[in-house]
Amino acid sequence: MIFCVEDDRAARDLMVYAFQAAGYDAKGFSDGKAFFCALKEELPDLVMLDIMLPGEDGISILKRLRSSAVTMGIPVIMATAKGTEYDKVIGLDLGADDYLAKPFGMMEMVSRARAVLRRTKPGKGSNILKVGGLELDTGEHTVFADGERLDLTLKEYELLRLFMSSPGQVFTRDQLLQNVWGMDYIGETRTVDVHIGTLRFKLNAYGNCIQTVRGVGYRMEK
Amino acid sequence: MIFCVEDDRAARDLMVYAFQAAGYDAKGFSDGKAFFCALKEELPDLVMLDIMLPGEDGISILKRLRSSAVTMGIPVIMATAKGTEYDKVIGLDLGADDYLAKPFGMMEMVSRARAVLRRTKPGKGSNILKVGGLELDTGEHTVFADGERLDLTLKEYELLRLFMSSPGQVFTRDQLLQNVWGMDYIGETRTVDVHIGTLRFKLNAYGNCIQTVRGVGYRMEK
DNA sequence: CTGACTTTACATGAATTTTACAAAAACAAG
DNA sequence: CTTGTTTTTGTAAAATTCATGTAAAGTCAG
Repeated sequence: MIFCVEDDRAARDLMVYAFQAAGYDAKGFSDGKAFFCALKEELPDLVMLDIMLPGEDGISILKRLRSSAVTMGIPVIMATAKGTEYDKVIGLDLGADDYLAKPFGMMEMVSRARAVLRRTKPGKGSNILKVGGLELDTGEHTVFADGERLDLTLKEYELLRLFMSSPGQVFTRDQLLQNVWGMDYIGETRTVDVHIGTLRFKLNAYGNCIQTVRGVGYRMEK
Repeated sequence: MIFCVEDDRAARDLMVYAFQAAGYDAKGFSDGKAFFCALKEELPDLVMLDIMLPGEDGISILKRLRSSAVTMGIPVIMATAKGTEYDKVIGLDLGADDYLAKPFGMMEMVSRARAVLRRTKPGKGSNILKVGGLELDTGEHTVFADGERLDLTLKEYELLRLFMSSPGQVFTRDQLLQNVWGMDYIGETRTVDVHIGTLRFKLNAYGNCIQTVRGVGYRMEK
């Protein structure tokens, strides 16, 4: 599924049509509000994002996407009328996967999208993370440990997903809060520890794969 | 390039030096005026911003940075005296990327900066230090000596990281305290010696790579 | 009501700091 | 070159502080 965020109705319809013709599912949104609303229902494989938008602009939307663990991994292609270098730099800095300068042809757009999808989703649409005997399917929202299905709560699932997306990397509690909870917690909270605890408990048949790095945070064994 | 905005001269120099030792270009500025002046010439990859500043304060500077398209995407780490939670809230609301409570060690500062850079500018956050057969990964918080994993405590790890970031360089005990423990460590103790001792013990299979320079301090063999 | 999430409180064990003394090096004087 | 003295460093062990795991109670949304 590809989401297209573009305020101009004609352009938006054209894009959606072009993607559908190329065999992709696609939906169009006229602004950030509608887009984030739809995001709650379904996570797309790719987002086409116009920089110039009424209300919240594309840069801001991209930032919000990148700041939440759930949407962090979604590839984004930025599109803008302004050929200025600055927008390009900012977009790519924030983690846009590619950049299209208007006016662009539909063929070029589809081929760029295909390239990004090929890079980020080898196996076409299979978004399965594997670390050791752990397998997490982001499409199905399921987790298997040595083939056995685990029943995780949302926070546990997202924690695990974050860990599995960067095995070996240490995450501080602040980073975990920022990525999984999405907010900037003030003061101290043991919430993270508790969830790590329950996650470990459910994983305990599988093994001790979430390590604590004393004084720093937690890490998943590579 | 990293810009450090900090009014205290000693602290500022220390920060700039620490970044340079870690392989980053860095420049220091004592107030908002000098900082914005330099911004016209060059856009940094990261800004370290003290909240308490003479003239325009850090919050206001951050606001100005975020309000211009050119500087909007520059990541910012705020630094402030401990306990002023209110500032933290405001800073994070305005889009600071991270937050450091004074007093903080230079090692921690560099590692936070690296984390932010890794997130915003992949490629700028290369994070593996190698000296001889020693290998230290700052992202994973792991150390290998001749391929064998070492289990270090936080202080041992940060000491080693400091040494490895400037092999051959002699550090006085004061410098070690300043860098690893924090800017204003109070009282003189033998703490450093003890930690050097335990670090040496854990490294002893690898070799005597941390030498004492009698009357001065310690140094890592190049 | 139920399940998920958060907060609180406390036990535990690890990390860190302090202390004390031994060992090593530097130094001074004969 | 000795010898004794002083300074500096190494380190074992005790004392202290701190971070974490976790049970249990509280909160909240559906």
